[in-house]
Amino acid sequence: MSDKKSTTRPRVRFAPSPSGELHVGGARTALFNWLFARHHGGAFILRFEDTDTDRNKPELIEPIMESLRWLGLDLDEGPYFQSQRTSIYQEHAKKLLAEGKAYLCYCTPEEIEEKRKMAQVTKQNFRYDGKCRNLTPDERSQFEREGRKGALRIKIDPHGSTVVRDLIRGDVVYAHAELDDFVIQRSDGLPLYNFAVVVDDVTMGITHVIRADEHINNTPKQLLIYSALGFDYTKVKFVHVPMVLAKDRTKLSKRHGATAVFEYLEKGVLPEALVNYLVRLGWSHGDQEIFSMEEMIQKFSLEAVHPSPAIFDEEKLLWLNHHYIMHGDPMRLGELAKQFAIKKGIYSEQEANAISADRWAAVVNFLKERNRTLVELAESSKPFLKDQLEYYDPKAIEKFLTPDKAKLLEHVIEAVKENIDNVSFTATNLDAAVRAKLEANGSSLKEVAQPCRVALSGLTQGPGLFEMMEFLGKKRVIERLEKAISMNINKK
RNA sequence: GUCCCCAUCGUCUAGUGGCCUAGGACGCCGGCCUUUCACGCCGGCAACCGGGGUUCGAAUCCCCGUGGGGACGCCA
Repeated sequence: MSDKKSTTRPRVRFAPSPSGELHVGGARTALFNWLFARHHGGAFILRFEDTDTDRNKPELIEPIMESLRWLGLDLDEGPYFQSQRTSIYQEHAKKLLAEGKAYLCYCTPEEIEEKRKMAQVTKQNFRYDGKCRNLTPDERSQFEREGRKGALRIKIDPHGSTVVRDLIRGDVVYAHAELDDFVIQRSDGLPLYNFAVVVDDVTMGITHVIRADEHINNTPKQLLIYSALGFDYTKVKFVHVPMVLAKDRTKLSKRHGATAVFEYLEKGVLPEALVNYLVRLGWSHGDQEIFSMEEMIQKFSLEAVHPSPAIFDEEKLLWLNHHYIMHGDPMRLGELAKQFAIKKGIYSEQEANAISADRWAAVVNFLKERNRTLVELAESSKPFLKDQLEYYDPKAIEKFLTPDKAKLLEHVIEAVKENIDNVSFTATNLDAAVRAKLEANGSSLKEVAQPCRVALSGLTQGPGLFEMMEFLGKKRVIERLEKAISMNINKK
């Protein structure tokens, strides 16, 4: 790698707040950051924005990191925690105060709230009126004597405007008249979001700020902080990616059902499927739908991210998941299916472990056409991996396991017993032998196929009849056919 | 209410002024295959939000509407 390239190596960060699980929208933002970093050989950094001690949930840190790991978004740096960097923010805050670029505001939250409500009543847009901006030393010490702790507000020149140069949206102009002297440090000395972000992005050498569109209105404020701090924000690229919306076109929230990454993990969705789905939300490469991680890294570019928000469509996710179940490594998928089988209580741990890895892999191949998630697959494996059939579809019994089918099932057993030994017990051989036997007795496969299927699996639908037989093995096939016949007799 | 963003099938999208009778994918509906379901294959339904410009020519450029979303905290 040339020196030039190494000096321009981008540094990006994903900066979640640990106040909720990592949801799919956040995951997509993380993915875009990660892809951009990987594509350019840059650094992907994780930073937890946990300055709000009230809302902060430390127990969410690990699950968020686990979600990122599961998705395959590996970190180059971090995680950093803003809660551990308070002194850094305070230093910068002190500097702004000393330089007169910020001032202490002694208004209480209650006073501010009052004014906010007033503004609401008169349908005015609330902005802080700058009451404390020009306090005299006397007034200031008076407040201090009252025991008031000041919050630090940045001075914004009400005239003029700030332009956000966004890679996706172009130039967005904000009139300062729309802004106010907003608080950058709380009266308890903790920094606020806009301030901590800027200090961090500067000190961490972030070159590209890639975040969700909901943050674009914060950007002019942050730009003003860059300037106040004496930093040149034109060196930083800002990229606001479109939001991921729920079906009702509003912001994703708990009431929308599954929105967290881990919920999809638990449904038996593969990480490559979720990543593939997410990357196509707002980004595309011609008509291509299926992307491996390598292809995404190679082909991803921010310029190809389009600006409009996207709705999360679980159906398409499941289609992709099915694709990856169809084409993935059966040994890996088998192991995962086994884990879900245990986790979801479909198999006891002992039961699942008694089945070999090869067998789990085989059942994946056997059932992958008709299962969209690994949990579904684990569930539908039961008739084929367990010794005993636990379930017969009652309607299926009524319809297909009628007494008049007993004779035909006997013929099937005969065919299975007579013509085929354990070695030649293959679908092809079984197919030929069973058909021949039935025809010799003036019957046809069509007449027994469904009864036979119900006898073997308890269900009316599933893999090919002879594939099922091959998979189950001679012993079980005979057992189950005989049992079905005895069920017929009992019915009589 | 104010500010900001967005606008192609139900959904994800291709499209960067003529290649568009608007392409692909999911979903949906038919058909084929077949012992069932599925897979697969074939086919179908389905969109440029509206109005003005610019231009020989607009899905593509501009303006105005309309609609949707987001932001307006000593939250992030």
